[in-house]
Amino acid sequence: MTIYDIAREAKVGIGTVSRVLNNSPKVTDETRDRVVTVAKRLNYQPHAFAQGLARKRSNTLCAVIPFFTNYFFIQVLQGVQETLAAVGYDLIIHGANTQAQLEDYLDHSMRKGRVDGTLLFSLKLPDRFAEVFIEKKNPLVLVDTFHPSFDSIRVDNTEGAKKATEYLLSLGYRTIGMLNANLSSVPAQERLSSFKATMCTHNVEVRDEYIINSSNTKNDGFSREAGYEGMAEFLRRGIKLPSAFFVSSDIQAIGMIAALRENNLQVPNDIAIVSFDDIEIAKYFNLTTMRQPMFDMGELAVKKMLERIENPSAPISSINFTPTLVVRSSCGANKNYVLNDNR
Amino acid sequence: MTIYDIAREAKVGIGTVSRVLNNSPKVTDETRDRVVTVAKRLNYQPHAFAQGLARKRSNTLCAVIPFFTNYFFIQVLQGVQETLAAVGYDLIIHGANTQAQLEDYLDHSMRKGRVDGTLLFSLKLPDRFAEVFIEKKNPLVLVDTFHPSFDSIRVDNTEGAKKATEYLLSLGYRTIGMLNANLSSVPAQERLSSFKATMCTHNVEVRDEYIINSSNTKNDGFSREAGYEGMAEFLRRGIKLPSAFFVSSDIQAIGMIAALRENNLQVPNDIAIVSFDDIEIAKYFNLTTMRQPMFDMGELAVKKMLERIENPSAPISSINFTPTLVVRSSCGANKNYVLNDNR
DNA sequence: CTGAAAGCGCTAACAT
DNA sequence: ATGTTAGCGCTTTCAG
Repeated sequence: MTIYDIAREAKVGIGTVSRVLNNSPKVTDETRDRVVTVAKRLNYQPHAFAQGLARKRSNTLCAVIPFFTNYFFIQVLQGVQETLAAVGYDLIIHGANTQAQLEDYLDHSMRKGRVDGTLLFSLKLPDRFAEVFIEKKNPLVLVDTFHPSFDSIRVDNTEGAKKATEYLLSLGYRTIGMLNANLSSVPAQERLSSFKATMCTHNVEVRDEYIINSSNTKNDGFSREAGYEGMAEFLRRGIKLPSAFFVSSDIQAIGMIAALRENNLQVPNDIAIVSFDDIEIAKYFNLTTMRQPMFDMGELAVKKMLERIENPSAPISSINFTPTLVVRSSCGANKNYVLNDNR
Repeated sequence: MTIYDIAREAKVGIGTVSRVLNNSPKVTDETRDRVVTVAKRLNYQPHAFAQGLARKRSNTLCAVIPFFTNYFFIQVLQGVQETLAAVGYDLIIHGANTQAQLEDYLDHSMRKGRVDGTLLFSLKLPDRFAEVFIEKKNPLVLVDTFHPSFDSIRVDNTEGAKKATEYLLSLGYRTIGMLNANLSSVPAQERLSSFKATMCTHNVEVRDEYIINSSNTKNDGFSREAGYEGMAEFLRRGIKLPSAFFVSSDIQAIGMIAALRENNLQVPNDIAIVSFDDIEIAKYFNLTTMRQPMFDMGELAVKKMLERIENPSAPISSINFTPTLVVRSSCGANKNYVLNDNR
């Protein structure tokens, strides 16, 4: 079934059919009706590629993400998907767990015309590709990563770590440690600096032996394994435990809790924890954490992209989300908070 | 940059360029080199839609899933994604949380030519669409759902529930309950019947008051909330607790554990649990569970689809996966199993 | 307001 | 082995 078929049946030209299908105003109601009726009867579906070729537009976006290795992305993707569905765009997903896979994808799969724009999540954009995107005028929006030449959506790690630390301080904790992800990751760096700075501002000593920088590199240290190993190793060293820990992600906190449990240590009785992200399962563990508005980030990323497509020469924007504190019971308060927390 | 540009530069016809780009054997090495060089210099990328239009093939598949509401799908999708990436296919993802959304998608978004095939997950295929797929010869593979006219990949719920029940029985438990999802869902029905049948086979009484069929309809009852509410309601009734429960999904077990904990009941000390799925977080809760080979299911679904595309007239196949028992500590054994279980 | 015709970029059949 | 040409199905001038 093509527009030729419906043109023949409706006794009009293909141009008219196309106009009707695209809601052009310059068609008589009478002709329009005739065409619409036939189209419906023939159960006509436009051919996406033919449209794309003629329109020079695909109505689809591509999301390149460290695929499913982290619950964080799943929730951001949810925001992306729903926003896109609402405007009738399709979503192509490409997994790239490492920088190498990213480059591989960028090298091979970036066929022209396939997508109207791409969303890059949490992966560093290599400079040589930045140039390609610019040169080919291929819209790119970065989420949880940054490059001066493109729009980006980020989380304010500094402010988030500050709030988390101050919350711990406000509860009276004074010996506070930090279980961090790999220092090679920018968010890990920012969260650590801010933690130290905040402690300093409040005249509380930061003790180096209480700073655990993960050596497990899975997911840049943002993994359950990294949290588990970090804490297990710490306990093995036999140092006296601080009274609280700021942990760089929920998933690490979950691993850390497992390590603590094996040593018969309880949260929050023996040690308080405030972590980062508020992934969906954080509530199952009653984690007090800094919530990142993941769904909203996905939604905003799409909106930014749509704007960028509309107006390629608009000034580049970089917007920051500030995490908010979600209090559950891992710091010793609101033990039953989770009960009503089914969002 | 089109093949015309590179044809001109290489002083050949566009046909030759196309041949080179498609690795046709009938081109002199000399000419081939010339074309390849120019293509590389011009950083040529084929236009996906033009190719698709001419080839009548998109090299992309669409996955329609109850989007991200269940960790189960995420893991299946991972298998889908990686398998597809390996063969150079693109993956379009469509979320359809309800049957209504499914129909909506099928009605509006199924533009012709867009995808070479679609993978439908866990959603019932309405008959009127079955006809459309058949009539349009649109390849369709069903995962975790069934229709006689299409290839499908399923899980053997009967065998899985049997194994789970027998495991409980082998441990010596005799008063065993089942916390089930909504009975409207087929997997829930199958798991319950098999549970009852197995109990019967072993001459152990099935007591109706120990069968909890979730009334919470989120995700057909396969949700944390359903598990939580089911158990909370059960405890409220003050019936003496059975010694063990077979739970129809991990996620429900997690909710159930939360409800138990609020009543100072421990797993496995006060009650043993064996559940179903082995989603990634199951290990965080030390759940003994029936593992569904989710990644493998995704992978197989893709392979089936690729075969179907190659050979549209092959006989329809329906293959079943049998879940395997993963022992952790929720039934009282192997308390530390999780330590080495970082898969 | 509508029909005819020229592309969009590529593949594949047809000549040579 | 290579060039030429006819589509693929749709949008969009350009005439009328």
